[in-house]
Amino acid sequence: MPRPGRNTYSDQKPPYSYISLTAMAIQSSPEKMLPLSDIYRFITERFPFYRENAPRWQNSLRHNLSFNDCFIKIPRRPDQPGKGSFWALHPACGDMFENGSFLRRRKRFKVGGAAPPPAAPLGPGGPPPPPPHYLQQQQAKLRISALHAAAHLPVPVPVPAGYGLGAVTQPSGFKHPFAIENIIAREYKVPGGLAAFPGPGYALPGQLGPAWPHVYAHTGLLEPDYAAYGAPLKPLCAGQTLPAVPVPIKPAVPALHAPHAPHAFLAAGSPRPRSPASPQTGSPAAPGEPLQSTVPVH
DNA sequence: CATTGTTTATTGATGA
DNA sequence: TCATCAATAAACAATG
Repeated sequence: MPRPGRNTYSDQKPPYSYISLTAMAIQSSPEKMLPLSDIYRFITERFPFYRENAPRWQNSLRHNLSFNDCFIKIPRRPDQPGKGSFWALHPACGDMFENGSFLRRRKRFKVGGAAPPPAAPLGPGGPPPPPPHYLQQQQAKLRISALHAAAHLPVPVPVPAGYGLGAVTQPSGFKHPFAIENIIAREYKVPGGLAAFPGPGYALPGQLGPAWPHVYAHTGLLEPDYAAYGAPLKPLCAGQTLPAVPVPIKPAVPALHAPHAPHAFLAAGSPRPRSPASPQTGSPAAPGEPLQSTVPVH
């Protein structure tokens, strides 16, 4: 309809949710992790649409980072000064968008899916004291595992089930669903094919494009034409190495149930929403989740 | 003080 | 129609 011409995204909102945009940015970085500011930059450089109303969408994006378990925070190391942490994709976040639509996931990714932690009862009288050095040790391993996962390598280290990250270990040749290879390889199963993309502006060459043209552009897999989607990239986070340790956003996730259940929290029959769903479901807080106040005042 | 991060609430869209 | 997901707003804490 509006026929955007070459400037495809200039006036239209890209067919990606903040989650996919963020995942895109993270995946595009060599280290598979980015500070918030670089995520902003990635998006604004590629999608002119987001060069406006920055406070608005950035607030939304930060909300998504915190709210969604598919993003994990990775603290900076002392030798990497700066504000804020790095953000990475939870290695087990799976094919969040395997339905082909980057606007709406099949299901929200949640860590600690199935069982609430009866094993770790909040002691009568004391909140669970987080063991500091234990964390450091485990995080060292988790870092390795996360990095391996992020690098599409099998994880050689037996990772304890703590934080659920243990379950990320992919036995053979795990490729992160957001990896470029994956996006390319996977047959894009969108009902209706390209029709799912609004307007000719989103037309993409052959079967390559439908997923993330901008990422492709970055990798040089696409024609330079696609520079039209955004400005040329410059290396984000150049020269970063092993920033730090993956840290679950919600440390409230207690030691998991079955140490041998690789998919325990991945596909566990019950998605166990952190609180059955979003607040609007009106469901009371999940057990163990401190709710600010049970006063349903409205 | 600005940025970053967390949380709650509301609303609209979408899928089953 | 209902349940869930996503976008948005807003308040607030933490941090450099």
